[in-house]
Amino acid sequence: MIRLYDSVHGVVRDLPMREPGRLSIYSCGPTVYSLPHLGHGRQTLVWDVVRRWSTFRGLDVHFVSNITDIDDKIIARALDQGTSTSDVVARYESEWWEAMTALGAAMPDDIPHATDWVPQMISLIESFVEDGVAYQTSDGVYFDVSRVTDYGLLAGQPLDSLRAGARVEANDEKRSPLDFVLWKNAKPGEPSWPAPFGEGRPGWHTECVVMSLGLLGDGFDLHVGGLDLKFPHHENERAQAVAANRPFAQHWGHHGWVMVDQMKMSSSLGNFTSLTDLLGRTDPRAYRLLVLRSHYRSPIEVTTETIADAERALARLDTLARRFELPSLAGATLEVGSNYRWEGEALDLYDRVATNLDDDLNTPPAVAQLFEAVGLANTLADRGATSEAQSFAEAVNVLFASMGLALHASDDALDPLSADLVARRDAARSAKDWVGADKLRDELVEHGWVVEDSAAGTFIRRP
RNA sequence: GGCGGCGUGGCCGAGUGGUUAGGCAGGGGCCUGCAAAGCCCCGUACUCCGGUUCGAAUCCGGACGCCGCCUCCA
Repeated sequence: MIRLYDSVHGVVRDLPMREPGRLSIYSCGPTVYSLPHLGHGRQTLVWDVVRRWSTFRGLDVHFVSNITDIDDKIIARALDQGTSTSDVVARYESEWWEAMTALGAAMPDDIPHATDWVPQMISLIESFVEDGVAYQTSDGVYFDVSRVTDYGLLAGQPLDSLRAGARVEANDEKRSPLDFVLWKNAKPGEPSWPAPFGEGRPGWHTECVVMSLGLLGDGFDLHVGGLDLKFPHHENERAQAVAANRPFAQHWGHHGWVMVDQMKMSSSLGNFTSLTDLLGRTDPRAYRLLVLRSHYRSPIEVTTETIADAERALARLDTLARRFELPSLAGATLEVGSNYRWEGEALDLYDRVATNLDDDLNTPPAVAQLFEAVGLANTLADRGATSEAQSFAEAVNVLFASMGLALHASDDALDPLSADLVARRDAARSAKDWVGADKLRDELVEHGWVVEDSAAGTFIRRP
């Protein structure tokens, strides 16, 4: 049974399942107005791993993640760039999926776009207005948080306590500073939809509650996102569901930050590194490994050093893949554990990894177990226990794939020049012309190859 | 002010009342023509101060430091 920390109750508990064997997950997606940053990458990776592991364990996972394609920031960006909001959305949504695909994240089963759900949002808001849960001001429609008795559940604080800490806002038409906008009246020239309460656009909190319930239904299983979404975004989603008398997410999961110089990386601080940049200069799998090596709820520091560290660790795994000629798994494919024959030591390894991953996605010890297994496979092979070593290495490969990490045996194509250098080096070595062989090796290294000799001859690969 | 999290060896990062995390880097050795990769061996850490205990990095209390949420934010 897979257990996960529930942010509302503050305990690790069994993942709920409305229908046994089927797991529904909603992950708050991006507002597409700029390039994704490292934090977005972590979110995608963490929940991709949850999804993959659940699938590996035999669950039928329905994974939904939205695109917020209407928002103040998108409008501002369009004005800024002198283009339309649809151009901004098209560009940054495509950047988003390109980056997420590069990270090895499987595409969500459903990708709702906010602008496709406006009628449903309008009718929800309309019902709130009718019930007196929402009220109109000169700039839009607001939700009255005092109408939800347990408002503050996700924040872990009662309404009064939250109110005490709220900053003073310019808008004095709001009954409480905590009241949040459901519908924003459009200013001239802004994208808008007609509604009984005026031309305008939906508020962010309304988008997610409508799309999650719309696609996953009442009482869906798991709602996830970054810790900063816990309050107020998730609180406000939930408040609307409560006000609408609809059972909402049964379990909440929140992942930790990406830090920069010990400070939270965030759009508002401007201290973020774009994921697109990172992926352009490093192996995306190194970022996944870096994420897997720390617990998903802990903050992680992503620096040139920690990425380089992960790349070197990854090289050890790829070396295993080369040595045992392991197929490259994962990628877009979600592996299913029952498709593999688990027996003997491999089964034992699977059990140990599973025990950790089932326990609140405890990836660090799982990864540690797998690295130990790498060493064991190599040791066994060095001692001539080939078949034991092979099955162990294969188990390692499959278990990394269960977390979406694909091991790559080198399959670098040799250009004619390099192939010639290799042939000449083989000849020099068999003639015991060590000076000539060393010179040819230097040339290969200059061409960017790593050179490895074996009894079978010279083997080259990219670093 | 309210609520929450964190402080581990050179670095990253788990764990937990007594016995190896793991990776990276570093040192020694094996293998190799020399390398690379791999293998073997080595570092002996847990912010500080009290307390509980036969025994605490691990539990309790306190101090210090750092971070986050309460405002858009993964």
